[in-house]
Amino acid sequence: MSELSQFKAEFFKALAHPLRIRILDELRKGEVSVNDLGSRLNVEQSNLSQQLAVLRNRNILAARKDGQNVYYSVRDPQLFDLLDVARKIFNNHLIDVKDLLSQLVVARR
Amino acid sequence: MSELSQFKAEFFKALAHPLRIRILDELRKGEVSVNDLGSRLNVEQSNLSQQLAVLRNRNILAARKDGQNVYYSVRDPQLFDLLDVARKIFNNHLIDVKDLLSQLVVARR
DNA sequence: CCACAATATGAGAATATATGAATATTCATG
DNA sequence: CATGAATATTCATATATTCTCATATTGTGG
Repeated sequence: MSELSQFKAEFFKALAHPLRIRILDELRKGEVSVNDLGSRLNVEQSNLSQQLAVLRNRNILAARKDGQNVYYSVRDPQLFDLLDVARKIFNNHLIDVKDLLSQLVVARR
Repeated sequence: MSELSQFKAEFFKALAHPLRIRILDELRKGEVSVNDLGSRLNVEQSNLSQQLAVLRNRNILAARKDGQNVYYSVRDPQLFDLLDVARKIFNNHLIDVKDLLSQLVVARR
């Protein structure tokens, strides 16, 4: 089915942004307020708010309002598994690149 | 580190496209030629070639040339684990949405 | 060498995304 | 209720992606 791949792509698109990745990494420890996030990540307030909205709209984050604060958390902890697998793949890549570089160095002698 | 999140985002960006997802799903069975992919996925040749290039440039796919054919394969099988985890998360989402919908239906009575 | 098949690349229009600045909304408190 | 803090939204602009059409490249067989 082609719609499914469309949905999957949307999901990955939500993750395809440096700030959004950093947000998710911060949320590994649990719920965090927007304010906290802002000071930890040191980004423009509106930018943060918009990237949070992207993740919220894709149902990746849950928002809980308490007073004037809004606390965000990751809906499905399996997301962290996903990020971990991604990290592994990523590390393999880096090793590949290192191998490639050392081969180049050898070849140049 | 902020560069790492940049790299991760690039990685997810590579996956954030319906056709590229379909390509990867086709490659679960193993190496496939561009020609085969084209007929299986039923897309424009140049479009396919460009999306293959995206995955190749991100080191996600390997290309092997044999005669006039080029055979593509997934470099790291862990990528399929990643797609599987994504599918699980995705299914949970759908359940969430279903729950939400049924609640709305109940609430409307 | 020619013609053809398989694949890649480039240019350009259409669309989408990112981001900062300004503004709006919501809530708590004096 | 006026003010201020926390968050969201809107808007304009810059940049990036996608896709199609045209063209290039590379290998094969006659």
